[in-house]
Amino acid sequence: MTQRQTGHSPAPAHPQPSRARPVADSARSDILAAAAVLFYARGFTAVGMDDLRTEANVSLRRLYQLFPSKDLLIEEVLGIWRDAWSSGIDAQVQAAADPRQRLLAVYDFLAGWFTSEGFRGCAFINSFGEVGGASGRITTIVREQKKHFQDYLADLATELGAPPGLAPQLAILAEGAITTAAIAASSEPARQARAAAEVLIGVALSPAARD
Amino acid sequence: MTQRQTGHSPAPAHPQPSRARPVADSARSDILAAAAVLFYARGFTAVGMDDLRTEANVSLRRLYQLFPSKDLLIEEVLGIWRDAWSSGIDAQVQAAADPRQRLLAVYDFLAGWFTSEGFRGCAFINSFGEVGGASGRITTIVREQKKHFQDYLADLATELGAPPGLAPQLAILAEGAITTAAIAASSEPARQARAAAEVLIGVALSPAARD
DNA sequence: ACATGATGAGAACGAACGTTCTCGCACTCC
DNA sequence: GGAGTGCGAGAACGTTCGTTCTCATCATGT
Repeated sequence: MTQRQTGHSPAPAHPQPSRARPVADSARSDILAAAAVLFYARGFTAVGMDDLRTEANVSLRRLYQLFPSKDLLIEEVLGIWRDAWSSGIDAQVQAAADPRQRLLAVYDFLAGWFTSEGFRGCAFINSFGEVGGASGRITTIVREQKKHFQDYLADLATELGAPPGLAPQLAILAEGAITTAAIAASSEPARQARAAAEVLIGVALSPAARD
Repeated sequence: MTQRQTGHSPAPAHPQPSRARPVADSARSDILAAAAVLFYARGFTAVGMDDLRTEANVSLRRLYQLFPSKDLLIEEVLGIWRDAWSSGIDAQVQAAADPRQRLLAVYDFLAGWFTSEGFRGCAFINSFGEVGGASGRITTIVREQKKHFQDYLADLATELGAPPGLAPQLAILAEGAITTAAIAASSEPARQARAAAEVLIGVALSPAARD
């Protein structure tokens, strides 16, 4: 694609506000950013391509040029959500001092997320609920994301020297906290899940309680 | 512009003639049964009124006569799901011997549900994910249902003499198990959640023991 | 038996949506 | 300067879907 920079804008008669066009690539990220926000807030089907055009300030032509179909756009948005989740949680986890604190930092991250503006639960769970089995493509991506999270917790648990049964339980706690917080519109589940995680970790590390 | 179709004719103030015709009132339960199944399997938006007509073997006219709009039908289906959940879980819980076993029976119920044909996660969570904040009506019903489940667990926990902090943790475990099982298409989360619940219950009943 | 009113089958309507097309305009290259 | 190209704005198209309407049919009451 040819890049264009308007070196000198001769200030036309401008019947309409023909603003200086930004670099072509910014449209792509604008669209993705708008889609990530709108899809999360209202779901895939409730957001039309027209809404995205309006929110991202691009023409429909350009939108379809960059994303030939809504499905493709949805898939890219799922990737954005995955990256945002990974980097967000990892930042909080890596800031913790020891393996135990790193595991618990997961629930501290959740607590902050739950109180953030526009929190509406896990985007992947919502996506799964929305498309159900209609889109095997989306289902696969959601499944991979959850698998990735479980592996992530498993690594943290291994780092702590915990038996392999712990990580799935901690993952279940996290998932349950997310959906409970979303539906109840409360951040309390994060603290409750954290407290439960502390108990499970403590018991898992105590030799007497080994199974 | 006939706005009302419940014409109160002079004569026929009596119930439906259920003799010569194929039982007239069964249409209502047929529709609800079909809607409960189809909505759960594919979501609200993916199931059209035409699909319901076909599946329930009624005419469109009759369908709209019994349920003036899709939204009203959806609300009734949510009620059906609520009753099915309540009676299903309560049957398994009441079959247990003591309070502790009754709490754990919740996760046994989940294990059976997860392996049942067509399991696709919690219908309420899926509904919440699908309509998001679009329908405050549905959101309210989902919230009430989850609140009801938490209260149910709280009663069971009280019966056991456990501190009030236990029930929310057990609820989070159950919610997490449901979504994890749905996405991973596995019943393993039920057993993992049960094991975690056993630990949490044990610790909750011996407050001084741990830590 | 006829009028009445309810019913089933399905056409029709109106809105929404994903996608494509048209057109005029600005800019570039020869 | 003129042909070509990429773009924005938005109309247009085809489909889907919720909802209503038409019409022929049929059971029933008098």
